[in-house]
Amino acid sequence: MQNSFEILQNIDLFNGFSEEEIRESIHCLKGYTKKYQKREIIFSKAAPLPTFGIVLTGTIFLSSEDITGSTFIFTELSAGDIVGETALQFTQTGVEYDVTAATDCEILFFHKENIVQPNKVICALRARIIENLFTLLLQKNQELYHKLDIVSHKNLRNKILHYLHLQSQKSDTQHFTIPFSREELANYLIVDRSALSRELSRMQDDGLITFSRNTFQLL
Amino acid sequence: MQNSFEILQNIDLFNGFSEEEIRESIHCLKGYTKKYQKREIIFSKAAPLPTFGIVLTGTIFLSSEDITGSTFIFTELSAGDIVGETALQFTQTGVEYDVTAATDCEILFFHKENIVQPNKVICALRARIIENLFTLLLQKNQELYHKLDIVSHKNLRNKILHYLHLQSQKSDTQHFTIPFSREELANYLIVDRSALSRELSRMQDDGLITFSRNTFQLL
DNA sequence: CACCTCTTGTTGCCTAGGCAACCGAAATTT
DNA sequence: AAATTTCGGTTGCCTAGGCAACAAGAGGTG
Repeated sequence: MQNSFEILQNIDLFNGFSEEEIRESIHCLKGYTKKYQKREIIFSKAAPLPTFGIVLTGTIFLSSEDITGSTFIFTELSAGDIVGETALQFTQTGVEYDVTAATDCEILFFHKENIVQPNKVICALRARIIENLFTLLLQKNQELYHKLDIVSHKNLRNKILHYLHLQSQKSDTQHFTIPFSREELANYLIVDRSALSRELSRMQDDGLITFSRNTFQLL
Repeated sequence: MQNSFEILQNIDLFNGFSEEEIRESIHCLKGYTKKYQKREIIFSKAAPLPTFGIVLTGTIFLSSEDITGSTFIFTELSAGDIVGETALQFTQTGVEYDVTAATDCEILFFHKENIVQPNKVICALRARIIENLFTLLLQKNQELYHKLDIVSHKNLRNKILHYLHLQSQKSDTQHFTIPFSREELANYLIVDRSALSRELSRMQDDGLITFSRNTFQLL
């Protein structure tokens, strides 16, 4: 917590909260931060935790490995995003994905009980926290719809274009950097890496895009 | 509303509410029900509404059509599920999907303003409604993760198996009925209908499943 | 019952993209 | 800066599955 109050004041969970209220909320929810190094496992299907978290810095991936051993990246989260919200459900069905650090990162974890079992200990800010969590969930929903929209295309070029357009919109410029390496992008789009490279080259030849490593430009 | 209080008392939105409280909530949120016939459009990308809804009876599809004209079914919703929750976001980004009646159905709509602009008119039950909406959103999240998990498989057989297993779990039996026709299932799994039929036949030959129309049995 | 429509299965054909293998370039380590 | 590892592009091969077209059932209707 120490010196990083600017970060906390800018995340949606504490939207509209004073510094004092943030401190109080963290205390109420038994918040603590933890740092992870790139590639470290944050939590995995095997061992669901009784906590949920907010990404403070860095990037994390939610992914899953299927029977054939190929990985699928559900989504990529960064500062302000909620992770592990499935823990907040009454009917605990276990986590469906692995969470790993895509870059070095820091996460603020909270115990869930004061959210889901309010009858025990209640803190004055709980209702406002719930409202902000509500907003975070809506964002996550939106994100998941987008993801489904992207992978719903039957052909590779449209998948790629759809993804790149969304990224371009997000960064509000034609020239942008994506948070994925080539292999990661392939796992995100559920395609083969070599097929992805091949199609990207074709798209460049066709004058649709230019790119170099993970920076792209839509033409 | 009239005579269908049993339905209302069983949906999660009104979990823990007395009959009187349900009535009050509906008034506060300006709730009204509307019936749709099979195949009717409930709302579409083109015209986002300022309302969200809860399915009371029947089944609805969230779907989207891509540039090439093929339809993709995001998910299928039934009694108690929330629809149009994207309307509850501050940053209105428009609906990303079309909503259509998969069967004759009835939906309870609410105006969103008393949820997202609480400073105007406030009603005593708002906080509890938010809490229940929160739960509904968590369920929807879970549902979307499942959907992503299903379509993440690169090969058709695994997609089908994953879907059928989830359905089997839901209905808690080996012998179950799915809410999709063959073509709808193909659009849900993002595959070609004939390829789906072919693979289902092969799976039956291989002794993995038996089926007839939309009832299946896992072996 | 005859007619029509809607749904599902089947099959031939063909191509998009999966898989494997290799190579050079970039990044990281020592 | 040499050594090593990681990453991206390329290419040949091959098959899963998309597409189109047809046929057979099922169900609905007059």
